[in-house]
Amino acid sequence: MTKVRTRFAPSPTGYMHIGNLRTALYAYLLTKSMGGDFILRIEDTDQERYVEGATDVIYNTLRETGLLWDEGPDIGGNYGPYVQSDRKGLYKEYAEKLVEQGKAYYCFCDKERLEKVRHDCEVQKIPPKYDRHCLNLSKEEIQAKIDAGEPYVIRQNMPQSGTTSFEDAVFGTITVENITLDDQVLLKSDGMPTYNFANVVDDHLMAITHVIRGNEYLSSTPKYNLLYEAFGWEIPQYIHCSPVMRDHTHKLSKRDGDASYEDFIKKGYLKEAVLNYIALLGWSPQGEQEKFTLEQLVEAFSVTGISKSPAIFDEAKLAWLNGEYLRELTPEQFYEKALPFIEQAVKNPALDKMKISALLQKRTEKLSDIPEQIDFFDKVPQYSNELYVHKKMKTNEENSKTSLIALKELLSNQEDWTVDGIHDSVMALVEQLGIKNGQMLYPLRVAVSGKAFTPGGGIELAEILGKEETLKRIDEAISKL
RNA sequence: GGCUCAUUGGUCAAGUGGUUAAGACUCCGCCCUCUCACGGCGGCAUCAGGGGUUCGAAUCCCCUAUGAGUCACCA
Repeated sequence: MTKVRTRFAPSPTGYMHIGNLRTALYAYLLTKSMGGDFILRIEDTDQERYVEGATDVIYNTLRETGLLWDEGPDIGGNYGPYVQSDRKGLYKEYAEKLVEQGKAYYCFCDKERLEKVRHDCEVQKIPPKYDRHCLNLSKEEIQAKIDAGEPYVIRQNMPQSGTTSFEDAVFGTITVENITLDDQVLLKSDGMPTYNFANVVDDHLMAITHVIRGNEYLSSTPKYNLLYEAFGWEIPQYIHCSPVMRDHTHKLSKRDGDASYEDFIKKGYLKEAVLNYIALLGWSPQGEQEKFTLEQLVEAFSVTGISKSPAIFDEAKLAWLNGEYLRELTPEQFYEKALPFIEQAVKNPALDKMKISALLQKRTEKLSDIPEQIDFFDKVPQYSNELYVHKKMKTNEENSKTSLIALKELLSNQEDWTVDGIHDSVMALVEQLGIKNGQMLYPLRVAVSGKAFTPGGGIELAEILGKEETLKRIDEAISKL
């Protein structure tokens, strides 16, 4: 049995779209689940779109997420080079082979003529198709034009009758009428192949066994099969994936500003969560497990779980999953990730950020939510005394004031400024006064934070703020009431 | 417009002729609790519509609707 080989073949746009990353993930999972190799190939045949540093984005994202490739531009392999522009010379040879067989032909039509042809089609309301104007040029005519230095392309000569079918692992058998196929350009006038040609040549030369890609290629796949057949090459297994959507009618796109892997990391999502979530978008495992490490995904993955219909990206679920990952971190690990976000809101160096971090861990879904939760540590925000009115706590402005006055008295004599120490003293006071816990603790929270809900309870906040600051805040609160 | 494809709750989805149509997220309620969150328990809500085939259809067939992809010297 031949070794399974899949490839991820992005074009360097400087940006890792979440849908692209999912395709890479599936390709990786498929091949690793069958003990195969994962190949990275850069498709840069459109030099007009070349972006400096774009390949680094691809390398970094793949490396960060653990989708390590076995062969690629940077590490080489037995089937290189792995950058299409470095393979330029080789496509022409194959295109010419096709011309010899009559499966392709030279075309000298310029842009103006092609536009006119297209325009005419539109007017007649028929699907735009090249009119095969150059199909029957004689050898002499062709040679004369080439000698004269006329630019040319090589087009695929599509059969004009019959049908072409192919098998897709997720969509099943798809059949099209050959007559609907356009004579697509294989080799551009600059000598570069089109994607349509390069992907076939390269997939064959690189011994790719399974082609995983977006389903925007579904409708051109018959053309690729015709190419494979013309060359007598073995056709790979096709696995086309439906797109990741923003909503029912729109794909998740760059313009939405949150379609790239980078965007999500910036927002404070963990790479494990992003990867785990996108794995589940359009694929479902056998059992009921939803949380997977990359290794577990490799174990669980199967193409039969890939769904045909487009999936809408649901950030709420990503956030939930991210929260799950955050909660299972050790306090130290969480602290390390949370610190930059804590520091956005807390500048006071006297405050113990590790303690703040501990309060946040169970209350954070994405790290970027942190600053807003703790914006009261440096300075109590403006708040209305109505905050003291809490039905369930049975508090109002009056009894809150009474509680705070008693609390002030108590805490100014408090020696042991630890959560336990404060807790014991306060509880003793509560008992002595014969009130509910909440009637003492809720006013404390408000006085100390200016908020109705906070990460941690009033006592925990007081401990972090320190005795002096706590008393100061209680004082201010009393005078406000 | 032609061609290709898709359609199970708000979202991701299981399901392949006989099920009370899983599960997760969201939302709501209760419990826990000094708030919020976590955790626990419970709840709302789905087979796009219409025809067939069949004893029986979410599952098979046809039509309709809606949506997507494609129709470049982009990938």
